[in-house]
Formats: sequence, structure tokens, C-alpha cells
Amino acid sequence: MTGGMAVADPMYRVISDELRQKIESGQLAPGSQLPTELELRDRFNASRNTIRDAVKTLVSLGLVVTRPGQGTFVTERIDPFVTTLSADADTGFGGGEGATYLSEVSRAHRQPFMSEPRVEVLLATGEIADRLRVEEGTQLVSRHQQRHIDNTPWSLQTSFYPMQFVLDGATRLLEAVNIPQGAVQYIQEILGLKQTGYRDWITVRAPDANETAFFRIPGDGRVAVFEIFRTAFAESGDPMRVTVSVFPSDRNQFIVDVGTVPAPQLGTT
Amino acid sequence: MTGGMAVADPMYRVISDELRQKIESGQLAPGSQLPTELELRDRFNASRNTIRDAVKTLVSLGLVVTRPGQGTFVTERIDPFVTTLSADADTGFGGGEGATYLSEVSRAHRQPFMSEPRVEVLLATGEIADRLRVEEGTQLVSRHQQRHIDNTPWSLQTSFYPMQFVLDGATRLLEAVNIPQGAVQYIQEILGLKQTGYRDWITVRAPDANETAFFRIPGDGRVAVFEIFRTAFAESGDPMRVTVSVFPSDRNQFIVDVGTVPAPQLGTT
DNA sequence: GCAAATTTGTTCGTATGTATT
DNA sequence: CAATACATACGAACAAATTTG
Repeated sequence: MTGGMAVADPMYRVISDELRQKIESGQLAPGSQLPTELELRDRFNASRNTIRDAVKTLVSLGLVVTRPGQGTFVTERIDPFVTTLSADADTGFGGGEGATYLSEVSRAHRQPFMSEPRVEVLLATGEIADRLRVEEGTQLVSRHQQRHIDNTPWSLQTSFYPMQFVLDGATRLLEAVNIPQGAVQYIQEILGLKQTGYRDWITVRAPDANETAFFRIPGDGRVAVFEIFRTAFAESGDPMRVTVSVFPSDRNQFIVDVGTVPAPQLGTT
Repeated sequence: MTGGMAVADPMYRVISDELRQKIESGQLAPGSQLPTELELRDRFNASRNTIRDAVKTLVSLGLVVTRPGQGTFVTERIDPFVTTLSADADTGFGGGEGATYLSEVSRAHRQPFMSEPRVEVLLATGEIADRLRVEEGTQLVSRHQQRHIDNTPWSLQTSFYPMQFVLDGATRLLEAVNIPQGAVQYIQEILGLKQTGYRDWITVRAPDANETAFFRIPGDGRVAVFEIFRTAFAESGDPMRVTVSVFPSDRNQFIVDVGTVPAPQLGTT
């Protein structure tokens, strides 16, 4: 342990701290414009590059956004969409997916939109094979969808099913069309395979290039994404489906109810 | 729409993309050192500042870490700790807290450590008052704990109880000592108030100054934190406790089980 | 519709500070 | 103490996006 006196913070940090304090105290309101870089340069008696370093840390913290040709603005919070992961445990239908997804969103007075699926046949790779408990190289059907709410890109979802389901008669899994009653219900109707539960595995990571483009978030990883692996189980205890959903963390929150919980109060924080 | 030809990416982006590809393809293994800034400057025929911009975007993406005096290294993944939020629904005890926390961690062959609590009496503020459904300004007891695993800082946890619980006899809530059987159990024993369920509200945000210091994560928001609000409900349906837990997203993942789910396979992704 | 002004983005050069080996 | 490597800071020039006159 060296103890000793603290060294002075670098100048860009002092500047960003002062601006940060002004933002977090509300002195600089959300949506309002910061002084321009040249104004800040004069005000703090620093070079423009040092000002830019200070502003960059604020950008990194998600406190401000910069717009070329316009200026730097205090971030406006997006009204978050809240997904209940533990919805409808009895029916085996999960929160935030398929048929339940649409009704959940409508309930919050928002306009949902779900793209037609992109369907592929592919070979199981490490992570997916692992979760589905099949051999690597097993043939799978993947159904990929983009989901929007109020014209804002909201999530990317890909479900993986064993190709065997199709061979056994669930041919609509291969059609690039939404399944009205939901794939879970469809599989039960055709194959008699009932989903009795699921496990959600929640992680957070930096977005890849596809995700930054679709969600329109910065390409430098400042906005992380949730990646939720949902493994659905049949009565036998075997996995019957894996769904991978990606949500930008700046506009998504999740709820998990355990035990007896009163109905949520809409509009509550 | 202007259509038109795509303009060339800036140089620092071209450089970071090339390095990124080398890292993600495994050509640069985790833990290995990148060429120094001066070497990269010569290799890419750019200025050192431009190289630094490229490296900064990699840092921002969490792909590399820089160490002054040493060099730049490919990030090594931390073996994540996985918390089951839906644990023990029957008993009303939640995953990842108090008594269950210790046993859950031990099960994974890790060494847990929980600090003695810092206890405070304070007035309910907006967010907490809202979730506890009490008036702003109501007196609350807060119990704050730091939790480590294998000497790595793991989470910060603060629980809020109505001060009335203490007045009604649950005086140990005010003592800055761990409650062996857990506060939930203690409250039930003393007050006969049974926790019948809880709601977890999962968000992700940039860490504040305290959190960056405790978790030893960079102060610029590159590593986000989970913030999980757990509102616990009594039989009456009224909230009896709010617990706020903060976890760095680089070393934590969460599981939610809904319906019938087979036991987890340890060591599985 | 266009040109000028404004504002942020990229790139270079240079010098000095700080941490580690 | 010296060498190495990243961190901070300044100055300068030009590019690209946007707004304004």
C-alpha cells in the first residue's frame, strides 16, 4: 500500500466531472444543448482536443449525444419497454415472444410490428447445440424475426427447432410466414409436444455490427445489448426449442415475478 | 434518398476493424499482447494518435485492455457468476440474496464473502417510495452490504424496510450485524409477516463513481451494471421490502426458470 | 436552390507525464 | 536509473453534416 496524496485528476476529467454534475443535478435539462466545443475551450481555458476528450467520456457514460453540424445535447431518456419474462407460466407461453408479445405490447398502448420471419436450415453450433442438448452438426430450423414498437427497432429474435419436427409433420416451421397461433401452440397441435416450462439465461454484451445497424445504436459498444437465451422444455424434460433474443439496453427492462405478486401498476417506475 | 457510393470509412475505423477481426477470429488469443502503438503506427502508416483512436474503440468494445508501461492485451473472459432469480419460489426466499446467496455460491465451489451491513435510517425518496408504496418522507431502514466471490467484488446490495417493522419489535434490523437466518425469515418470526412472492425489475445502466471504485471497472461507463429492484410482497399483497442490487455486467449472468424446468447442468454454457 | 457560417469529426505533429520493467 | 509503453495535452488543418441567410 502506498497511501500517499492523491494526484490531481487530468484536466479532461475535471471538466467532464463538472459537466456531469450539472447534468445529473438537472441544471442542464435533458434535451438541452451544451456549449459548443469552442465555447467550452474558452470557458475552461483548455485546447479543443481536451474538451473533446471530456465530452467523449460523457458520451461514453450515455449522458450526452453529439450531432455533427448541430452540437452536443443532454440525453433524453427513452420511455422503456418492459417485458415480463415470467408471464403466463401456466400455459407454458413465455413473456415477450410470439403471440403473447403482440398482446403485451398492445396493452401498453404501443404499436407493435413483427417482421415476417427469415427461415433457414442450418447445423447446430456449440452454444445452441449445447442448450438444445443435441450433437453439433444436427440439422436445425432457425426462424429469425425483427420486432419494432412504435417504429423503433426493439429486438432481434431467432428461434431454433430440431429439423425432426418438420420431418414429423410440423412443416409450417419451414415456411417464411408468421404462425398465427404461435410456434409453441402449433407444435403442440401437430406433434402433441407440450411446452411445460422454460429457462431464460440473461447476459449483457457489446453489440455486433448487425445489431448496431438495426437498433441504430453507436458502433463503439457504448450501448450494450441484452442477450437472452430461452430454452423451452417439453414434458419429458428435454429441450424442444432455443430462442435467442437481443434487446438494446437503453430502451428495455425486464420483470420477473416469483411466487404471488399483485398485478403491476401501470405507469409506475 | 441520395443513394450514392459509400464513402470510405475513417482510417482509425479501418484499423480497428482489422484488429477486431483478428481478435474475434482467435488469431489474437485472449491474454496475448497487441503490437505496441509505435509498431502499429509503422505497420498501418498512420500517426500514433490515429492508432490510439483505433485502440480506443477496441477498448470501448471490451475486446482489449491497455496497461500503462506494459502494453495492450486481448481481454480474458471472466468466469461468470450465474444467479438464479427465480430460486425457491415456494419458500418465498429469492435467488441471490441473504442466506440463499451463501449456499448458492458455495455450491459452485466458490468462496463467498459478505460484508457486515451498513445500517441507516433515512427518508423514502421517489423511486424507493414508489416501489414500497409509501409516502415520500416515510422513515425507512436501509441495510447495505458488499458481496465478494473469490475475492472479486461481486455486487452491492441495499434493502429498504419500513421503520415501522423496528417499532413493532424487529429491532435487529437496526443492528449493523448480519442476521443469520436472513432478514426475511427474521421478520416472519418476529412480526408474523410472511413474504409470499417478489417482483424483480431488471435494468442496465452506466455505473456511478462508487460502483466503478468498488467493482474496479473503468470509470467511463464501458462496463455497464445490472440494477435489479426486488420488491417483496406479503400475503396482503402489500410490498414489505425493496432490495436494490447492482452487479457489473462483465462477470454476472442471470437465470429465470418458469414452469417445470429440469435441474441445471453444471458447467454448461 | 445555393452559399456561407457553424459545429462536430478525423488526422497529423509534437511535447511531456506516468506506470512498469 | 534507464528504457519502454501508454496517458495527457496542445496546436493546426481539413472534412463532413447541418442550419441559416
